[in-house]
Amino acid sequence: MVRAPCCEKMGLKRGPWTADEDMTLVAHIEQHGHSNWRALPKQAGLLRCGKSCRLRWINYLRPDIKRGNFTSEEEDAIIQLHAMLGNRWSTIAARLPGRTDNEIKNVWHTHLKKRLASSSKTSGQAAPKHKAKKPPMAASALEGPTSEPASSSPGQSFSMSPGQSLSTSSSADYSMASSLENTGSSSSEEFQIDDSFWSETLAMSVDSFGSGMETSDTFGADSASPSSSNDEMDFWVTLFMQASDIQSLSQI
DNA sequence: AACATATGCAACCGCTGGCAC
DNA sequence: TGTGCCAGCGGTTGCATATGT
Repeated sequence: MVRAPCCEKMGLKRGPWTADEDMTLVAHIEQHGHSNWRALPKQAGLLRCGKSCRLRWINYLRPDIKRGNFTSEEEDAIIQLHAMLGNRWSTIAARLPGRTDNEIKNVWHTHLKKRLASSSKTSGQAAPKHKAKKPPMAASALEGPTSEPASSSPGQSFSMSPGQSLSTSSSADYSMASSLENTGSSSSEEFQIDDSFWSETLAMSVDSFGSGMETSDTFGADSASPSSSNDEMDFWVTLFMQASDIQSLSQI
């Protein structure tokens, strides 16, 4: 398929946003919304492409963005959700209010991946050294209050045994399997899920979610509706939270 | 103090799926 | 039904800053 270029390169500014540009974008969106990103920069008088505007708004300027370090709870949630969902950053972000997919992706690649790798090697030791948080760059004046600095989080591993397979099928399997692949290198013996867990939990969950969950297409693109898709996502989140709880209890 | 290297984050690039015509 | 446009997503890059030597 022939595609239109992302944006006309000529005359459009790139690179870091200035505070003025930020204010212009915020003011325009507050006044007119962002129904059409492509037309927005022209309407707002910005020399940026719509894509850049959208990214800036979503990742930095949205009023509900939570700035500041991730808490250990958030990091743990990301680890667990990534184990479930793989690199579906937007889906993971949807589970973490105020956090963006880009931010989560960055945190994963800079902190959490290493943390998992080191914990798999040393059983939860050797958290990466943290350097002081650098001050925000452009548009810091627009930032809301930042959240409390993250407490140094203990090394933690969340993984399933590599050979573990699911009894469900199709795209749900794909999702889970891909997440297993993604975390395969960091798998450890710390958290194992056996067949009895799955049979029990799935039986429980199928009851609570009504019929159909055990069948295919749970994650497929042809899911019936967004709401059902959310339900399905809830299912898997719930499933893993339960798994986590069970594991925690078993360690007591 | 100066330089080299590592780290973290904002932004960009290219692809995909959905939708309208 | 095919085509083109658009928004959204994930991977990657580039740069500023921190840290080490």
